[in-house]
Amino acid sequence: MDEIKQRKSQPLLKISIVMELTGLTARQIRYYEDQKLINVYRTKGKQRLYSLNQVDILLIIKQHLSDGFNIEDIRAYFDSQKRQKKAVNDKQARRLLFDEMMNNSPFGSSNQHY
DNA sequence: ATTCTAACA
DNA sequence: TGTTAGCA
Repeated sequence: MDEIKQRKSQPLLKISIVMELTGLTARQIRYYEDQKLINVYRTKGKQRLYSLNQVDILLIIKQHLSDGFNIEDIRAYFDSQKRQKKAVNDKQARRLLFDEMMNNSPFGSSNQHY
């Protein structure tokens, strides 16, 4: 994973900041966590810390709810989205393996140091 | 001062 | 979902 994705998924923001960023109440933010829409990092003192990616997710949840969807709908939506990403990753993995077998990997075969 | 859990006039 | 009590 590249540095940018790593940083965007870094748990840094306490709930008060997330409240301002999303316009949601602390009650709502914790409730969506309870409903398994997000899994939140906890410090040793049990304090919640959110990543920038999770702020995005919360904004999406907020929008979908205002669009008339319920918690179950959104959970199913995220699940299917997760499946699709996994399918894409598997497809890319198969292609990478295939390329290597055909001695055609993106790393090239002409400059191998052995 | 801020966050957390649990519970409900 | 709001709100509040009692704790960390």
